[in-house]
Amino acid sequence: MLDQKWIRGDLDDLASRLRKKGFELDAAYLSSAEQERKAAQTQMEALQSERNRSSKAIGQAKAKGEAIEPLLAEVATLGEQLEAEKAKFEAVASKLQGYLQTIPNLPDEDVPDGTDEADNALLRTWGEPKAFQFEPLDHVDLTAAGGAMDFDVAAKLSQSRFVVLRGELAQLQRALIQFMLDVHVEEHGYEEVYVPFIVNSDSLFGTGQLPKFAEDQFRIDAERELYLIPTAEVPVTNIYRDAIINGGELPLKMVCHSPCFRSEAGSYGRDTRGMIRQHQFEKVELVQLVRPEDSDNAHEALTQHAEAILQKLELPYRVVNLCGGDLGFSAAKTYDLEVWLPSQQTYREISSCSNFRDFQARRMQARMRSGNGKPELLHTLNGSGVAVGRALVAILENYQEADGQVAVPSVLQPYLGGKTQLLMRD
RNA sequence: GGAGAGAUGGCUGAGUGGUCGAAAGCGCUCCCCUGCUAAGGGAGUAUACGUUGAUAGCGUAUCGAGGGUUCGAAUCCCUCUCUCUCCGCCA
Repeated sequence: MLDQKWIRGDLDDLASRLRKKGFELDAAYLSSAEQERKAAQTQMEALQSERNRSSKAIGQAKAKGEAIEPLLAEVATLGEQLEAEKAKFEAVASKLQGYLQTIPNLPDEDVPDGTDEADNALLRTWGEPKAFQFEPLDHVDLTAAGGAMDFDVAAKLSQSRFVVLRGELAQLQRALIQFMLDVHVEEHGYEEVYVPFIVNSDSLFGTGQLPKFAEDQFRIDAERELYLIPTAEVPVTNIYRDAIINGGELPLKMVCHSPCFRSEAGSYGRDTRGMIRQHQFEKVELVQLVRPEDSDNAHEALTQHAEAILQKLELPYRVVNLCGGDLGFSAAKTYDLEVWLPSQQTYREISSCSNFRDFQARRMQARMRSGNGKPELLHTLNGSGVAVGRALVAILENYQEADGQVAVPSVLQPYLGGKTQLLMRD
């Protein structure tokens, strides 16, 4: 959520900054609703003040043994008036609040203009796509013969967009998770955390998935408003919802492996083949809570931490600075890491590293106290470090050999009992 | 699943209808005192919103959440959530 002071400031400036993100601010509505709110609140509070004064007088009169009937008569109609004003205020305030909650975060100055991924700015490329002496298969064809990646059985068990992994592929996925966690804990100084995979609506509101993106979530209990997590970002960041952290304890750096559940509403035709876009996938997530002045540096560092994983796996990738139109709702700035997929002859997203500044912190009231000062909102950041399912796909496709075997990246070999090759077919 | 207890400020913990935003202690901040030992004394110490030039004043709200009774609710009533204890069950 944006600072409410913004809506009392220069609305034109605010509107033009939001336009970069493809959001059309209804400035006229905002300013009239804000005026209404102010008037209603002032009137309501004046009546409350009057009531408090009268009640106090009645109390004092009673204590002295004086008659209170005349005083009671004075306030006879006050209750009704107050109730009416209160109702008016609450109606106006909740309407205004509802609108404010749908306004996205402001993009940073250095976010490129643009409407979609074609306008993202390339920052750097790492590694060279491998030149194959044969026609490389995609991960589906590569694993088809051995049956280690089974979409049909998964559809029988559940529905489409799920997968069953067997044998060495299941082990490879587990190895990847273990490897990523170890690197972030041991080399990058993150604290490993384990969290609930089912969260309440307050948590989803805190990180910005609700109320606007309810259709993307798997709600598993309507009555209690419980949801499967779309990413570990939600439970991990919300650990500090409604908390005031001692400034000396920042930065907080946490890493968490979790399954992620996404309904993928509105993406029916996209990436229907293979493991690229699933309803359930594994991810290792990096989350940082930092002092506001540190968030720019933290964003660069966190991105480097995600990049380190791809570098150690020796997977070619590039880094792009998302343009305004491609930025997520809560993000002020996002770097995507895109890994090379030989079968598609293109780079595909494998990690998204974002600085949310105080946007999420305001929604969840995550604050810090430095010295004797007042509590102030901290900054939150997160990034995939990295998406496990897509990393698995990238390894299969980039490490495949002419005979249908897949070489094991050397950093993963210790996690696979020293194995150097995976046999994809018998 | 059964029975019971509870939820108050950074923490501990009083407060059962009226000058209560809330005693006291701890912690923290500032000041003072004291050359003799982790001492003593004083002052201050919640958050949000509104008003304002103002982190000054003033107003409003907040004692788990929501609703109700009342001129007036931390205190009474209802619903919900969570925590704890005992029993049962169970990875």
